[in-house]
Amino acid sequence: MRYEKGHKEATRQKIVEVAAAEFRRNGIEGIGVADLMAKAGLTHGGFYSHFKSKEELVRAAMEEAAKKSRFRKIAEEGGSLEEIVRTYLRPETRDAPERGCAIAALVSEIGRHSLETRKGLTASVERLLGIIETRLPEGMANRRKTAIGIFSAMMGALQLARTVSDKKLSDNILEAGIEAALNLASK
Amino acid sequence: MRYEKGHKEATRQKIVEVAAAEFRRNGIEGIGVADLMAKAGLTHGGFYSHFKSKEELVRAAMEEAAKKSRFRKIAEEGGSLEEIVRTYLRPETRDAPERGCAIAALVSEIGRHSLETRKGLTASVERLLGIIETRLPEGMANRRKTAIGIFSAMMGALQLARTVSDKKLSDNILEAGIEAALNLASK
DNA sequence: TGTACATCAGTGAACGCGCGTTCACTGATGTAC
DNA sequence: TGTACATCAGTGAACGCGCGTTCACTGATGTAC
Repeated sequence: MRYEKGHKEATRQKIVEVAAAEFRRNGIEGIGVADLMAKAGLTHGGFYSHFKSKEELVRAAMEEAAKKSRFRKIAEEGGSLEEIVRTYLRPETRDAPERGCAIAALVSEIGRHSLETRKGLTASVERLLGIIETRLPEGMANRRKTAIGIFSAMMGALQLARTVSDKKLSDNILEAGIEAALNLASK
Repeated sequence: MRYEKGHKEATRQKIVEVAAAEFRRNGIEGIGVADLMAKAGLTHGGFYSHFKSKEELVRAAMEEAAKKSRFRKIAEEGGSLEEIVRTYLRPETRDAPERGCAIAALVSEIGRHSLETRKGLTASVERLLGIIETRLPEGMANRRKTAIGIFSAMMGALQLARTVSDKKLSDNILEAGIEAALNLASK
């Protein structure tokens, strides 16, 4: 074989990583297969020996983003809910969607995709809810419900902060999102 | 003139109304100018005598959605915050995005549009924040900040409920969103 | 009152373009003999 | 050890299609004379 063992797998991984970033930055419809391949250092023709469709890449990219998410990383390192919330709603996260939460970036668009793709996103949501839930006070009445409220506020605030045209309002939204999330957690 | 006075204005209005619904249902990229015109009972060629671009229609449709929003209607009728929140997060609202909040439906996509279009969305956000703010207890320390947190939670929950593939989880998200919003309001 | 012309909202063919996808091909290297 | 062939990741031209936009045209009716 003219490529070392594992070469194809490494190429596929590279494509998935590029896609995970580009989809979050530009939206799924906002970046084409040819551009994705070019950013991975390839030409577009080979794409279909790795994936049976762009949609399949979307699912792989969602998984990749979930696996590499800072959310998950902080959780694995035993970080507190406050750390998670503050990282999620930092200006740096707002300004670099390609490295931020894939759910926040793609939830609307994926709402119009196939059931299978929506299942992928749902799995990510469940995972995040679990992480939040375990960080809530043990005595709390309905931790799952609270976790959902917290994540909704975080995600909503991140999206609003990204789109609003007024810088000051955007900063205020980040702060308000942090406060709301922590508020709900300590109810 | 072969059309009665005001005919062109009425046609334009019809196009804007169709667009306001279709953009919310399918996303802006998800519905083309020709399909929009067909749904308004016209052919696509006349589009550019009403709007200078699809982008201009996007702005008009955002305004239209804001003007006709149930949110605003409830507010004008003196409805309480609880009424607003419960209407916003009803299953019927989740299942009919074409009549629901345009901000929730389009915030991500508009984040990648021109500054002018983002300004239009920002104006809608400011309006909704004002409505929420005036319904918060007078003694509350930072009403605007609280209003932002409430709206973030509402919007985030609506989007999640729309995309998640599990019906039960979706219903739970709506409930959790309501609870979180009301919780923040009474802090 | 009747006729020629002006108006202009709407029509539909056509434009260039980018998209997702297909496919015959390339060429470097491993394997068979 | 040397040569012919098989393998297969990646290439790039080509496909049909739908998009936003342009434009010459239509045809119903108002206006001028």
